[in-house]
Amino acid sequence: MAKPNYQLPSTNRSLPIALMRSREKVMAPIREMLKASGITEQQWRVLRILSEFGPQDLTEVAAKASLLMPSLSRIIRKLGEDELITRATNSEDRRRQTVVIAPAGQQIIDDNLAQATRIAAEFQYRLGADRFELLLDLLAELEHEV
Amino acid sequence: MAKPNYQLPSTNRSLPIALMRSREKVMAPIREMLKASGITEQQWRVLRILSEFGPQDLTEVAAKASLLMPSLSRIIRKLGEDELITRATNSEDRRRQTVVIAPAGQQIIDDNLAQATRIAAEFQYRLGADRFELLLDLLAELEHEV
DNA sequence: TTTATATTTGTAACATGTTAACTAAATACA
DNA sequence: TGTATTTAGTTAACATGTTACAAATATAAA
Repeated sequence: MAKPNYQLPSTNRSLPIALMRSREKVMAPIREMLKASGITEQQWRVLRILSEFGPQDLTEVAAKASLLMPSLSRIIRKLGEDELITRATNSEDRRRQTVVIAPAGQQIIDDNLAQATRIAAEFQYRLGADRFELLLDLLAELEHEV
Repeated sequence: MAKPNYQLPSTNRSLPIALMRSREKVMAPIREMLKASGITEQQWRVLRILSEFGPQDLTEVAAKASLLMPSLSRIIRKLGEDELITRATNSEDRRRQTVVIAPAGQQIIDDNLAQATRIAAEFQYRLGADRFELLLDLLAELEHEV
């Protein structure tokens, strides 16, 4: 085996791995909570967006949820089968599918809202409000185009 | 549809979504680079760890790469088929599989090292060294057990 | 030594991430 | 009008994420 002669940051100090680990840590309790409702993290994200922003097209949901269209397409199909959402073809532009959260979907949001808020607050508390905002700002900076 | 009455942070200011978006932004150029070598982001991560830390068991690789064993199992099988690694049953504990990077795997590391380093440095430069370290520290804090 | 338990790894099943190709509908434009 | 381009969404194919379970081996206990 060739002798390693690295200049890359060690995986212990690698930004992408740190981002992945943190996300896992933050989402694990959410996933645990959602087990009882029988939905996944991504399905929860889609329902939250529909609940927060109201009926909208798939493309808008995809942008807000940071999901690619093929993923969203499958998720929407599943949510429709489970009757957590309803969908209808936009009458003005028949390419568009307008998605609406259904009562059963809103119920899942309502059931989990308090605990989800507690979980989110826990991480905010852990860093402190200022450092938490700072973290969000730094992450936002990473997303800027060069 | 029920009227939303949210206390959860808007998805625009949600930590898990920010983490996901940042990771995507950081990894996109790496994935683009790796296309030429025909390997994925995760396969690259495994090869890097084998190159940096030398031969080791699957469990150690999984921990360092933040991969679950079922994922790693498939990745190792694929890397073996492509002859980028070799594996052998540990003679002292025959449950363990010791994995070693093969010359073709090390070649991929060598081929991409310079550009991967440039890409990593680009994000560090964008934030500035101090804020970059601060970001890594904040992320590390998130990972702490409560 | 035999049994019970823990550890390491693998497999199965389902959901999502990613890229490419495709269909249908709307729009631009010659 | 007719054609080309763009846009919205779907489908396909492959890789990974996640949970549950099974198999093989090692270790501890009886």
